[in-house]
Amino acid sequence: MTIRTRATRLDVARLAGVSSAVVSYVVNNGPKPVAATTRHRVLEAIRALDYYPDEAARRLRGVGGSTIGYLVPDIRNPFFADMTAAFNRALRLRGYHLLLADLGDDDAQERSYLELFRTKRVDGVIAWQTASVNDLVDFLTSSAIPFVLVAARHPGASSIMIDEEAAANLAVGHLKALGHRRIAYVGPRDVTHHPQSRRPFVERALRQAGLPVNGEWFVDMAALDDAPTAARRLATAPGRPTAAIVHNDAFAIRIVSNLIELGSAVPGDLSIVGYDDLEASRYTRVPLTSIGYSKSDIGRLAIDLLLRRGEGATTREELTLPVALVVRASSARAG
Amino acid sequence: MTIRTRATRLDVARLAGVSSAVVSYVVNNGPKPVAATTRHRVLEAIRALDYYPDEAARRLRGVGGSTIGYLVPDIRNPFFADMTAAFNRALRLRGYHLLLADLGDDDAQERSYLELFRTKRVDGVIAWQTASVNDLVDFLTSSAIPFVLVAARHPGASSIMIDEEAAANLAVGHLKALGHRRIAYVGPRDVTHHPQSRRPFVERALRQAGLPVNGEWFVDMAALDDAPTAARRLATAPGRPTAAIVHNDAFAIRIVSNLIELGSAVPGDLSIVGYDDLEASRYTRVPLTSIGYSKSDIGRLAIDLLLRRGEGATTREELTLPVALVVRASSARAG
DNA sequence: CTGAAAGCGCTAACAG
DNA sequence: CTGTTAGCGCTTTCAG
Repeated sequence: MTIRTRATRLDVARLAGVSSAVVSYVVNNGPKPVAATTRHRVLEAIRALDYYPDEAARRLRGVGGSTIGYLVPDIRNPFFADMTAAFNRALRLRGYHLLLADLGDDDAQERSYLELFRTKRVDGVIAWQTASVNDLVDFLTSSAIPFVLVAARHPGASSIMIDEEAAANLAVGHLKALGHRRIAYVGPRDVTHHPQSRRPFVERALRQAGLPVNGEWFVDMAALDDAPTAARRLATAPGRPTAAIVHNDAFAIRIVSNLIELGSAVPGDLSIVGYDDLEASRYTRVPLTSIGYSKSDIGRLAIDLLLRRGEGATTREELTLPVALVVRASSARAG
Repeated sequence: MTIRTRATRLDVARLAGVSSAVVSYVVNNGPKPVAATTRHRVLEAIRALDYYPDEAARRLRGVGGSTIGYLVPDIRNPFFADMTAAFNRALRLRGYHLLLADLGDDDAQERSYLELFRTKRVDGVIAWQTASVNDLVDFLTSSAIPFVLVAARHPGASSIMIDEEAAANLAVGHLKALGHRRIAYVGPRDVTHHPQSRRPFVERALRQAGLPVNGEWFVDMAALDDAPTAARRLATAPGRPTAAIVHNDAFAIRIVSNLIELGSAVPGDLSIVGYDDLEASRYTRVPLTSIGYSKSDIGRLAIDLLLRRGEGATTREELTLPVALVVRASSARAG
């Protein structure tokens, strides 16, 4: 446990009695072969001096690094936390690491994070849908940084997202099978400002199922703090919907909590279906029925997509992931 | 949105009709002054070429970087997610960024992450209590990387943690005031393997309060998955404790959920007090009474501690943060 | 106030 | 198989 001053590749070369190039060949397994005995001596010297290469110098020489910029709306949101872990795991397996860019729900930071990615010369970027996808796509494209968009589509980007159509059909189908006819939606209403809105999919699914589509049953909720208002709207909606599909579980947890405070029973008065099948959704007041999908698959596939782009693949790819319904206590027979 | 090849500081110099040194002076505001008109020309050129400095080259020259390694046991745990956000915010304000090292509950990864920090030449490390603190402290010390330990103490490290003694007294005092006399503890029992165990503090607090200390009321729980067993033990403990102090809210949420499934009422049969005052603890089946403290203060203070060390301060510092009790539905009058 | 030039640690020709 | 060497882009003396 002594503090020594860092050894450089030259120190190793001297100790091993070889040139600095050979050390390089050994460390990188190439590009030239090294005699077994020499290699051994070098390895010894490395151990003896506790030598490790300097990434900065390497990068300067043009060798690709190993870090991926990760732009996430809010890591405190359990959904993003889960997904971050999945991405991290997938990346690690391939020798990469995450530089964390947590917006903390403050979209204004986005630009400065992108600039950070650029100066740091990250090898790629994974980005969630944020306020200004267009700026993001432009910036990364013009900076020639490979990237993939998660849970969003954009004509200029590779992306990955769940099968929204199937998800909406699943949710609607489940509720219909339970005898519900008046089904509400709680989530971002305005599709232009919230491209991630699930409203269009839910609407279409309702139509296809032959169920009524009522504008007053589309309750706007764009942030967690909207929950009290949204819950009130939902509970007092004209025509009394008996079920609601909520944009995600994080929202749903808050909605349920607020409904109960307002005296509405879940699922007694209102059945609820969320999205994302959060770990946390099992331990809430009323465990949530939810649209689930494999988070680790998203992680794995997104990374592959990204690294493929990093290797110079120019084709844009759009991946769609299958979903499944996880039934728990928040949805029950109508009536 | 065109893909141009990166401009170097020399391109800027040429376009501005100055030497590369001057560009450097402008970009870094020093170390030499630059005439206003020259500076203006340089700035123009930078804009025109969309120039940005290369961090790798800079680091190679010995200029400090701006990234901090962050070793966290499991980012999916809402507590760590909250704290990560707090650290990130505090760091950003000071121009630093987090390189995420999420163990994902797999301690075996620790060493390789530490090595990563070293090759990447991070400017500091923030580390939570993990399996092998000693190795961690040795490694970072001998690599001359400044670091601070969070929620742990070690003779060779600067550290920050909450006032465990006050916390235990608060929890015990609250329950005692509600008329509870038989108080259990759920958490890691074995202090050697789990240095973060709160058991000793709870034990001492019970003694000081003149309440009984019963070995059978100390229920072992070291991971989330232990919850079912721990809940059963707690519900069937001899002498029927009427309240329990649980190691943290994440555990407490699971314990409450399991107790209810077992037919025990919370707080009817058992009052529960947790630690950490998670956001999530407000929306669980029974909102939790919990020991709270300022997560942003921890973030801020830890960073200051770290940067002070980075500046060559050699004094080890141990910070202790105040706590407060947040009373919610999970604790009620005994009886 | 501005410029020339050395060199950070490393890789990869190129030449033995 | 091994060695020599030219830079990667930047900061910073040292001279003007």
